[in-house]
Amino acid sequence: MVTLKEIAKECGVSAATVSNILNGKKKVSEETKARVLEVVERRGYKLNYVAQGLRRQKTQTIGIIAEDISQFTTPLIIEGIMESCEARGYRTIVQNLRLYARWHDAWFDNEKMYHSVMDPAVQEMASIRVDGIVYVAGHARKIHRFPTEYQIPAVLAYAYAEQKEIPSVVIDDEDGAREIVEYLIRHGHRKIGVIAGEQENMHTKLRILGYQKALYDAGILYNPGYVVYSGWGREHGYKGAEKLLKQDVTAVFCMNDRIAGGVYAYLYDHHKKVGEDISVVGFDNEMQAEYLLPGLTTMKIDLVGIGKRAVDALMDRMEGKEVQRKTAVSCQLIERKSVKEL
Amino acid sequence: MVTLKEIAKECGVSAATVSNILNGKKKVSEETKARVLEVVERRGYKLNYVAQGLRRQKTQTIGIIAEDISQFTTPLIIEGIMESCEARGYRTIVQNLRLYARWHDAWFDNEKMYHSVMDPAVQEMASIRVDGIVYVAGHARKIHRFPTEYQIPAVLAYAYAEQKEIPSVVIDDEDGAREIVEYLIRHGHRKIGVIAGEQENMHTKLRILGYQKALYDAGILYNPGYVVYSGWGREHGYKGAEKLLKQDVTAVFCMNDRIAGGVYAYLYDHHKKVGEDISVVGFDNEMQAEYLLPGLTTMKIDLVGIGKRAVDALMDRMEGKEVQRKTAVSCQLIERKSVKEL
DNA sequence: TACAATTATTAAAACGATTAACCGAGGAAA
DNA sequence: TTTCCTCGGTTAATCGTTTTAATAATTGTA
Repeated sequence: MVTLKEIAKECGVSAATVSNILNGKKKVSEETKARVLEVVERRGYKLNYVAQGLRRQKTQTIGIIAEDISQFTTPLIIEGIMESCEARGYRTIVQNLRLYARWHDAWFDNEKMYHSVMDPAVQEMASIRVDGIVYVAGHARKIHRFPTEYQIPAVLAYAYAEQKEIPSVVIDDEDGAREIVEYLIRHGHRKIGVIAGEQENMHTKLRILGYQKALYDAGILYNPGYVVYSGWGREHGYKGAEKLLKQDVTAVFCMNDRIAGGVYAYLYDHHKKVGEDISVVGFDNEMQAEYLLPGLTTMKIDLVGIGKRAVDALMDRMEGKEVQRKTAVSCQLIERKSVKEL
Repeated sequence: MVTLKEIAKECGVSAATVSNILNGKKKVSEETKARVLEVVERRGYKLNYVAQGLRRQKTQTIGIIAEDISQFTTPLIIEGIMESCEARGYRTIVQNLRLYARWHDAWFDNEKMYHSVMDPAVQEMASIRVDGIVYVAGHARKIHRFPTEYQIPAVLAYAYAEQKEIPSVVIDDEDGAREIVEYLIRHGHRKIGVIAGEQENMHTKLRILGYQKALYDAGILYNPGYVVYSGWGREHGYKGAEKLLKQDVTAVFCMNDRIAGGVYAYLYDHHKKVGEDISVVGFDNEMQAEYLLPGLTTMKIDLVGIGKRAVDALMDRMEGKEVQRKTAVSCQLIERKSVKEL
């Protein structure tokens, strides 16, 4: 591969001049400039980022650490991050934690395991000398923390931060839940069940809050018996439906689309019709929401937007600006056919 | 950040010695070794990959260029690539083409657009001085090519290569199709319709071949009227079902799960029951296959395996070994409830 | 005319690791 | 004794850029 020095020699100028031309830093006569650029083009010179990074002590690179790249939220968040970085002239590099964490789901809660999973990833980023890190969470953890001892500016995407010093960008769980429950209420439902994630989970807590708010605003009494806490999987939806439908609810608010899928399955097995015998709504607008029959009404979360906002926050942080501790991006209702007008 | 030189000074040895210890290249007395390692640990020294990469003229990095990171096949293939690279001591960096290509779906077929999309991505990789590239395709293109003028060893994952000089790792489309059609035949079906992707598409062609093979082996005559070519989307499944069910087929082989989802929707709208009135199978084992009701019997494709094999091929290529032009990884039948035993 | 200011260019020193070449001491073999 | 090897290091060059300070060359000003 041709180097800057070779270009310089061929043009009969110094390397410094070529560098100056390419970076547009200093005044260079139009004449030399044209000559050099012609040679650069002809020889197909490609800047060596490695050398540049070493000299500049800045790699123009943002590290993305993803808890699990194959979780449905992750690729779109990463896409947002990449798009935003690209626009700002930053490169990105991504690390997938799942490689380390796959075998022990408890890795996060055990101090030792946590470090054995997280440290290599962050060290790798440190060795590459990234300028900042975006940590992209999955949905399993209750709340997130991130090592601060590496001195690298970091932000959390799709995660609630335990530490005050780390900004995080999340979806507006509370407001999204409020909106979709209001939708149910507008359609005449007053006995609204909920199948929720784990009780301690931050998403769960906030969505319950939104649910309560919607009920309160409509003057409906909150009935704890209508709320079943379980988990985020399809199987939780199935079991939850079993419990909930012993009662007289007319609609079920599922905290994600997997849970909703489980509810559909339960109703299918018991020969009841979604959208007629009972109404169901979900959250996330995951792929299957469209495929379920009838189509599932749900809240779409703006994952690309989360990625972009995370980069905004990170850049502010890198420039030493004051950054909001928490940024919430809003959701959007996707109406399909799973809710009956009463 | 502490450098190797500083470590050396603190230990009273030369930088070379520290480097030798860290790389285990030369004999060093146990005593000095222990002393140095202690300091390295205590000061938290982190190797600077940038400097190392410059000096070694090798970055130990594999570039991943993904056509579309948010397509369902991509993250798992990337996961496989990363896992395999990690095991071999390589880092990875990923570029998402969709950033450039989003606005023009025809980018691939127009020479000028093709270069305006592909070249920046490959140049970026060249500037980072990656040691090799894995190109991860989506499912839209008929067949793939990849720029060879950069002299960087490359392999294609999930894509059929137009050029002989680029090895590619694909799923065993033909055999997978054969297997699932045989499954239908084993369940007593003889009038089997097909809803296929675009006719020119390589996946389509091979899956049709597998379909024909299965019929042939069972002594069933191939009926061109049972095959409808359209596209890979849900809407194509819906329309395809409309056409196909005017005929007397008892089962439909959908070339992916989205198409199958469309067929489910059509049947739902017309009050027919999948798995009773008509049998349906899919391909890919995408998320919704599990969520459809009744569960969709389909072929699971080993995406992680494709990623791993791609790295195998790339490494062979990088070492100058002879590499098979095409590697096919096999599929696995996932049986659910969408097929009726006749 | 002399001096200052401006402009265009360059030499050389980084950046932080690796590595080829070298070196001195001690021991073994010839 | 001389020669040769091995051990445990060191020196210095090098990778490809960027950047600082210096140097010419030219123009402007008093």
